[in-house]
Amino acid sequence: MPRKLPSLSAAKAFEAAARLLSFRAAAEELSVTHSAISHQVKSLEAQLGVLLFKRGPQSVSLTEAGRLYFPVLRDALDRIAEGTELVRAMESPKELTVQVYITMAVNWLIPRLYDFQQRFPDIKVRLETSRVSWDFDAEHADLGIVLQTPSDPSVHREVLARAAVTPLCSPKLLGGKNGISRPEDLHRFPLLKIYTSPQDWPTWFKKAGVEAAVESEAITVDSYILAYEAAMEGQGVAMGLRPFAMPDLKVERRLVAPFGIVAERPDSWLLVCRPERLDRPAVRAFRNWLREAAGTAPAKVA
DNA sequence: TGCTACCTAAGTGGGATCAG
DNA sequence: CTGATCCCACTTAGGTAGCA
Repeated sequence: MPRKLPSLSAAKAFEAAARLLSFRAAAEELSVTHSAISHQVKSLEAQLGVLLFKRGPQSVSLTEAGRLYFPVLRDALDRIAEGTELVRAMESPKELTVQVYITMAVNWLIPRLYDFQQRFPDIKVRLETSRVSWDFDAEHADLGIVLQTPSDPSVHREVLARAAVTPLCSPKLLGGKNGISRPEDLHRFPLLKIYTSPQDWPTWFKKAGVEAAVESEAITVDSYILAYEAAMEGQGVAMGLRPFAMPDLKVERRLVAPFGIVAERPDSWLLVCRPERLDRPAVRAFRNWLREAAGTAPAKVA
């Protein structure tokens, strides 16, 4: 016997309107006009032969039938969404879109990606980068490595490492009468600041037990990688971001870390991912590889 | 803020036709 | 006879405008 089901459009319209208790808000969420929501709800009520909403002059509320029907449809739509995501994941199990900061990509991820490709040659990695902070695009990307807590609470997060900073400069600036040998000496050099991380220098000076440098003397750039480039040219002292955004100082001889003083930042490097994608083979492979390469045990953030 | 009338565009289904 | 294709009428979804 065939199932007697409402149309998916009507179910979506009713679920959104019931959840938001507003036809207009539901219309905005579903990218249609409020008229379309009204049509859909009305057709659903006609099909059921019962009113689902009490229409007031300025608002709507659920009838008893509406209150009964709402959780049923909500759960059903959730299950459809989960199932759809599973099938979609099966369709392209070998592709992986990863979002990371450009400094992390250049200094840490790209030098190690060869190892991942050697181990998983059939997984195609698409790397997307950003110079400054961004909201992880959970719809578009499979995985992300971010410094801040992502705004979307439905995203799975796990800590890779606590972020920390330490100064980096050209070896040309070291030693001698006018060179850098103590933390106080930094006050005589331009300090390269990242405008999204203004607390790096004050945090580090506090850790070093030295009065912070005058702000007006700082040069500001929009990414750590630009600061490193400027520091290599001897144009100032950059703040190195550990652990994933640091240049390899054994290879990159144009930069040195003059002090062993490392100051922890309040944030951490997080691996973020939509929960329903965690079981995708490519996501699982990349996540395990990343944790191994980062040398961390999984630690989920609540 | 929601309802209704009216309109348009896109989708659907059934019949006609044709080729293998 | 069967399957593919085309055409056309009908249905459906959603938009605009006006109203309560």
